[in-house]
Amino acid sequence: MNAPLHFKAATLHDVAKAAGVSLITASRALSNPGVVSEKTKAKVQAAVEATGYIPNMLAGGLKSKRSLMVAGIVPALSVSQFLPTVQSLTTTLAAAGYQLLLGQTAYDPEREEAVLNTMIGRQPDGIVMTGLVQSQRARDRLRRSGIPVVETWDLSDRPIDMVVGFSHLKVGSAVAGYFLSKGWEEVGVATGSDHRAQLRREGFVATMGRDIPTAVVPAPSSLELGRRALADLLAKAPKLRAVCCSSDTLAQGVVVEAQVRGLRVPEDLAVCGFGNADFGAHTAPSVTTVHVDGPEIGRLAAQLIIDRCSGRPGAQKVFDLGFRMIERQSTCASAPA
Amino acid sequence: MNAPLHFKAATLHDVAKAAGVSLITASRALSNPGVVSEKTKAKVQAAVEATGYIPNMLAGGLKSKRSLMVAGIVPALSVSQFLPTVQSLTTTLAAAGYQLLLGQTAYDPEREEAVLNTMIGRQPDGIVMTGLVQSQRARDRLRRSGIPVVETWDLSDRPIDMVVGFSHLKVGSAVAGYFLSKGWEEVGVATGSDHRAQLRREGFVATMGRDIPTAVVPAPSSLELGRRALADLLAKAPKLRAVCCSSDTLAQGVVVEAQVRGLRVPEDLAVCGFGNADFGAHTAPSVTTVHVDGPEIGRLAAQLIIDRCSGRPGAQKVFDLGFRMIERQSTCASAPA
DNA sequence: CTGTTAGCGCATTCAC
DNA sequence: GTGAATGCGCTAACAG
Repeated sequence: MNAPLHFKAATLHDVAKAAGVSLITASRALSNPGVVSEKTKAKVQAAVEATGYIPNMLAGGLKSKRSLMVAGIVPALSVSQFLPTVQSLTTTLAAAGYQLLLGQTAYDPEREEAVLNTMIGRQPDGIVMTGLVQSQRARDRLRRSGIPVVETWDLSDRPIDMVVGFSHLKVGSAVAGYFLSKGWEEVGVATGSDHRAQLRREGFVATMGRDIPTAVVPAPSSLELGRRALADLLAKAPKLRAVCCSSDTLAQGVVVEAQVRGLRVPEDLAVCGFGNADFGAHTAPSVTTVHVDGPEIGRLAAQLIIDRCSGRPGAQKVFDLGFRMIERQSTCASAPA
Repeated sequence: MNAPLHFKAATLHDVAKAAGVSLITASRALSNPGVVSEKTKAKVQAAVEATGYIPNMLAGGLKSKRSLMVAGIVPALSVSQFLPTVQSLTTTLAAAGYQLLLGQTAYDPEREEAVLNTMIGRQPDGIVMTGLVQSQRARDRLRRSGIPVVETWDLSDRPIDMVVGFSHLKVGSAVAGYFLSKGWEEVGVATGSDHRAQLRREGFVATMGRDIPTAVVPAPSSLELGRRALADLLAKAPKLRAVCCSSDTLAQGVVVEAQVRGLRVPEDLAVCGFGNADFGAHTAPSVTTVHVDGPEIGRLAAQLIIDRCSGRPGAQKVFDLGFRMIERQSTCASAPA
């Protein structure tokens, strides 16, 4: 005796009637089982099976003020750097009963503001941003909304609410320190146009202590853009000895272009990426990079929101997860693959 | 005169009061402006600004039965093959006022069923699956729910509702036809373990007309797995002349492993991928592949749901978007990059 | 342990 | 054009 083809979905009312209990008892049997007798619970369970009942979480959320949804906002899904973060964010949230509402900003502050407004209207229990929120109006509005917000992949003294990330300036500086230790003179930067990549470049240039030839390519980066960036850099600096790239994808493109031009990597040209993408350890040569724990960023962001929603305090607002350089063959012939 | 820090968000009731109109007039001024006088609209607009009102879409959806949310379900976000589809899906939906609820199944039919049940509870106006829904119970439940469902990246005579994709069997067959035309005798397959990749392998083997050495790697694929797959295949078939891969990522790994072993691609070993990933045209050698219009799949899926929600008929249920082979250097030394 | 009462914030009837 | 009632499906309060 199946439900009719889709006249109307069963409601909790139908379940209660079928089980011979009151509406609220049925509700409790499902969402707060500890407080209902075993016998009643069994009756309700049977009624749920019989009716094919699926709770309407929108209705529940309206009253309880908990939507069990979290908004996750990225520049674009194609920015593979953020994928492990979004993946672990989604997984961690799902394990706690939350679903992710996805938004894309296309690196555009206006779209960002629009997306955030739409999201707020859906009453998410939390918002996770990749990057810091650009628009001041959006920051104010978020702060006043009272919704827990986690900004990620960056740091700030004055986050909207919480922030989980690392210092891009320090990343750039660390790579520059590494380049200096190698004694490379003629160096260049291949970088995406986005804010965080530019910050890394600033850190790099500051530590190098002088102006550095730079090729800027539009975000998101790609292998093709990496190839173009190297062509661009070689035109500016024919004796180029080493390149600092704002992503492993870009670095891979630089390596390919170098090889096509007959340059040996790392003997003629050293290349460093960023992000520790999974492929970087397995290319030939393998690519030196800066490791950032993307999955942990997502997991922690999710946990912070889950904790906040559970009423736990959470004193700490700023979480610096740091980074570390991974030396591979693209800067050091004797490095392990 | 800002709203208090977050005592309570403004409701439509507050807006109506501030504007000196009734609740329903305020509602209409926002959601059905054509039917309200200009003067009233202006007053309501001003009140919206003053109160910082953001509509609660959960509440609206409860009554109107339209949540303006669409569930999008992928095996895992890290399967880069689906990214362009999810991206265009999200963008197309957003342009029509819909948001995407993201779910991940990890290629596990049980998780798939669980995810679908959760999603149905959120009353989405549509559900977009990558792949066909495996579990028969989930299929029945979805059909009865009356929610528009689009299965994608595959074809079926009996979709739950609608399907947008192409024939994986035919893809495999087309690649086999190409290999046969080249006269390659010793060929192998490197394939992911997922259902659709296996279908392509079946098509390939059927057209080759004999058993083919195969290396199966767990989905999702990676460059590293591609390298391992070639090692595996060469152990089975030392005279291997050509490899058919279930993704461009795998193909890239096969190329790298071949080069490391001193095999020239394509002279000693030809390699074909699948998916036309953006990097494949820019590696050295560039990678022959099968192009599938991922963004169009997402766009069409979104459009079908939007149309259905707007009450338009939509007679066609099955959309075969086809595919085409792109010959590049990894199978043909004289091919363009 | 169970039930009754009252809404959550909005949009769909109807009236005027 | 505008407004007053009613209820979407569910759960927080309180009662018993």
